Amino acid sequence: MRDNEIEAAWHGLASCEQCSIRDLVLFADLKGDDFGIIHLPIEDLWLPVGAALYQPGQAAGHVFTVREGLFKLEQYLPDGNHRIVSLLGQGDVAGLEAIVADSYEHAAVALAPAKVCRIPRDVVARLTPKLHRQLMKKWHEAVQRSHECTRELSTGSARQRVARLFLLLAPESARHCRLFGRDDIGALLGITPETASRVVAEFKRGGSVTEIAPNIFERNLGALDGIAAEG
Amino acid sequence: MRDNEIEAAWHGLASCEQCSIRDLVLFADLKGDDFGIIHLPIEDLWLPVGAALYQPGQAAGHVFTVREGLFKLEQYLPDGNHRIVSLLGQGDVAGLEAIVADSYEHAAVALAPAKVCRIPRDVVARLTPKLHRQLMKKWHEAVQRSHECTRELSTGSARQRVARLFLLLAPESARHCRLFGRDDIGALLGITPETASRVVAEFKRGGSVTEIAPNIFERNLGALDGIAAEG
DNA sequence: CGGGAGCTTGAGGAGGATCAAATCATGTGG
DNA sequence: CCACATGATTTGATCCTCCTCAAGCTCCCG
Repeated sequence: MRDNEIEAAWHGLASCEQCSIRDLVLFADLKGDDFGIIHLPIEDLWLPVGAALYQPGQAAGHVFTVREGLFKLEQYLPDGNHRIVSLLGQGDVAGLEAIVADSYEHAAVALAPAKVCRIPRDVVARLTPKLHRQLMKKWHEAVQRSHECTRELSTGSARQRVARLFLLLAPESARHCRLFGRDDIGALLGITPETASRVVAEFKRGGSVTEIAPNIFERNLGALDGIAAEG
Repeated sequence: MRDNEIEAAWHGLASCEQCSIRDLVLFADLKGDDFGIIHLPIEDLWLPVGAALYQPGQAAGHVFTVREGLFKLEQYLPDGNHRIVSLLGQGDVAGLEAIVADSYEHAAVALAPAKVCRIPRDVVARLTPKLHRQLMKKWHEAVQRSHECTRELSTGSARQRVARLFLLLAPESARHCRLFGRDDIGALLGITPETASRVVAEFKRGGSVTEIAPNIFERNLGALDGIAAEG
């Protein structure tokens, strides 16, 4: 988590026009010749688990579109502890603050192997009028996600929080989902790693989830829903 | 909290050009003749404690600039409970989602007597290019506030959370600050009203705060800082 | 004066934190 | 290929915080 930003592997220059998830991302509204305006390189990177997109305080020169994987946004507390304040997944934008501020406000670290597009802030600035609608949508999503984290993941008993986390980790339709380290679960739910471990173990024993590979789980949605809502 | 949106008193039509806090708000960048574009009325309202600006699901026709007072944004949980996910104060904008969505996502309720400007979404839409920079700033602030709520108010012991709440309630320079009902403190900090009451009482006894009038407190910033950061 | 809402306080118990030890997984060097 | 070191996860035992339920209190308003 310290010096592994170097670990980001350069994959190539992105060709946004052919992007497979373009309707999900910032450039959804752009037309053919709008891409001519982009003369700074947009890079296509992939990152292993634990690699950081940026650190708090670092000069904010880029925004990042998440194409695949999962990121945590974490912030530090006066007492030295830290807390995960949001999760970002496919289609989300990390580092939006680059548009209005000079430095990043979180550490953005990959929780699952990830692919991202790195877009210079100047490209966004140049395209501003064309991107307006999408930018609004992305900001809106950022706020929604953050509220979701407080509402679902910082409220209720540890059992409820873990259950809701399992439900948020992947869409209902997904066959299985990947969980992350117990420390991260703790920092996200506001509980200790030990409690996180105990609750996950209890869910396994009770059949609410099944571990089909290390940290890959099949979910019993009915059971989890029940736990998430229990009085 | 139920049907008291009616309680909002109409104060008059706003004259944004002479607004005393214009540099804080959405229209900060507008020039003299830009105001000609606004032909829908911008209303100036004040609301008593407990009055709602809007309810979740309600058609989102306006955004609101908070000129004075304090609002809570609350959302409802699957189990029927609710949780305050953010606070809004002077200069903040409530109901930003009106720009990109059709209905509001929270209940916005006054926690202190409040003055707001009610701006039709069409006015914002019409002024879009001029407002772009301010809109970005406001969205950014919304995200920051929300992250602040998880980081400061949903992390650590009840003592720490209450101490941090006192510190957030007003700038350091403020002589005193107004606290709100114990139920709201609970819903904001993720603790029970009883615990909230007990901790506030303990702070009073210990001299960390002094109640100079019902729910008006003078703060001992040093003591509160210490509690907020205790290991 | 009586009622109600919100706040305070108390006693008891449950849930989660803490500290410590055991187990498991991974990677390294012999 | 095995022995060992390292780090994460699991589990256990104990303690403390906070929740729960219940009663008393204060203040406001009819």
